[in-house]
Amino acid sequence: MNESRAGGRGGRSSGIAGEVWLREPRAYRSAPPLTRDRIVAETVALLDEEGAARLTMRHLAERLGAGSTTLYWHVRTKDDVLDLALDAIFRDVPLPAAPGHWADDVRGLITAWYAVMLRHPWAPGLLGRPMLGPNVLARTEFLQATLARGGLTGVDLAAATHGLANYVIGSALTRTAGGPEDVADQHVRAHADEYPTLAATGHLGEQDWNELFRRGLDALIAGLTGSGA
Amino acid sequence: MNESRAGGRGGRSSGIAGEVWLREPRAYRSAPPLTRDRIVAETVALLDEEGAARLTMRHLAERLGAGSTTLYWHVRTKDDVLDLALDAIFRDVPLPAAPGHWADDVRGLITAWYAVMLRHPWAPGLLGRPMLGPNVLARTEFLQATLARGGLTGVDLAAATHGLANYVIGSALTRTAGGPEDVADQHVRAHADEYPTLAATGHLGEQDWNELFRRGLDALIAGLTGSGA
DNA sequence: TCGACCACTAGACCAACGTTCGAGAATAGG
DNA sequence: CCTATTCTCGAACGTTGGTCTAGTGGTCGA
Repeated sequence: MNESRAGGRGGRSSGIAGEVWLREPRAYRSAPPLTRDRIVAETVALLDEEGAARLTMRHLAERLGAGSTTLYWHVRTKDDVLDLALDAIFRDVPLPAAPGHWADDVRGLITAWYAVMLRHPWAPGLLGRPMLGPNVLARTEFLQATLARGGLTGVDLAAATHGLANYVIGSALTRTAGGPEDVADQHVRAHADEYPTLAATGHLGEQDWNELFRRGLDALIAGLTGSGA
Repeated sequence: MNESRAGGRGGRSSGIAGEVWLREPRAYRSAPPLTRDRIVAETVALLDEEGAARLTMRHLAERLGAGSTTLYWHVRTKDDVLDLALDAIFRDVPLPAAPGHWADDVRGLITAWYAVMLRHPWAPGLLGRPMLGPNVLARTEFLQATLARGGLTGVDLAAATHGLANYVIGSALTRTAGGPEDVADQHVRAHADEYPTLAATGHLGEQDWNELFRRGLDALIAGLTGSGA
């Protein structure tokens, strides 16, 4: 504040034209100032790159070039950050602008939903809290509307919506649980005498998992919409 | 063991007969000594009564009448405690001694599985880690064996096992997520203009939820085992 | 031109947590 | 009676989420 007239002689800054150039146009320590959007984007990036365990408010702030306390001006708690990040990734689940056959739209939505969670393996583990974000809700609304378009109403409709949503969530959760290499595999095979049937199932590759997911999904859609019975 | 000869005369402690009575028979600060089983049982009780947020090693130790650090002799980390507690509750899912019709057995197992998780609402939120406990594995083995008994093999069998397991997990998770009162309900209804289809679904009671769960389950079983197509 | 206010930031600080360390008591074996 | 092992615990460390205090520069109305 004092700098502006430090070298000045007469009026205000008019005398010393160069003064402006000595000052940074905006003294932000890095990039643009903090916004909720930047925080959310950086949170997702951090979780993707370093995993959920490394998400601390300090570390997140550091990546944003800000002090840790600054975050609390934009966000109330760490849980807020988690909720925002979780909802944000579902923007990547496309809502078809031109709806096709309702069954195809349902299948496409659920599959994309599944894919997004596999792309962000930290997401399913955060599912213990209510999902009330606008992105999630919009997709759920689309799902239910599409099922209604298929002719479902009342309890049938509710059962289909929840059944499908629960199925994706469970599938993504069990898929991302456990380490990168399948520890479960080895463990089961090591106790093959106690779990003969489980051990008999060979090792599953990524391709296989997707196939299993697809089969369950088809079975659910068929059974819930009556198109298969 | 020493008490049996305390009153005796010969032997060693004969001289000071009363000495035994001055000493506690066993100087445990409370109840029997710590065992892994006691820890697990108390953990489940704590989680049931006070919720996951109040599970700290100190608090758990306090309830056990032990020092907090003592726990670490019986258990390596807090995650160990969580894993043990999670697996322990699945002992309550009965494995029928005399198997009936395979489809009934499957339905019964999954339903009991679901019920147990609702009885311990903290459980689904802990599902982000691999479930390799003996109780869970035994039930999964039984599930797959029963499906095999129904005639399924190969990919069909794997798809059915995982599909059903994922469905229960997802259903329990979404059911226990969110507060005691349905905050989601109010939220959706407050934005009824954006989520018309969702808002149109009235409030669901516990009865309704179970009905929805049953419908999805039946649809899955029918679709996955081919008994409905 | 001034001063009140708003948006935004940093540093020191707090209580609570999971976990480690090392010293010690209790018990079992010889 | 001694010794090794099993078990227990208080003290303390480092880290975490979160708050308090004290500012910064810019904007706007008077």
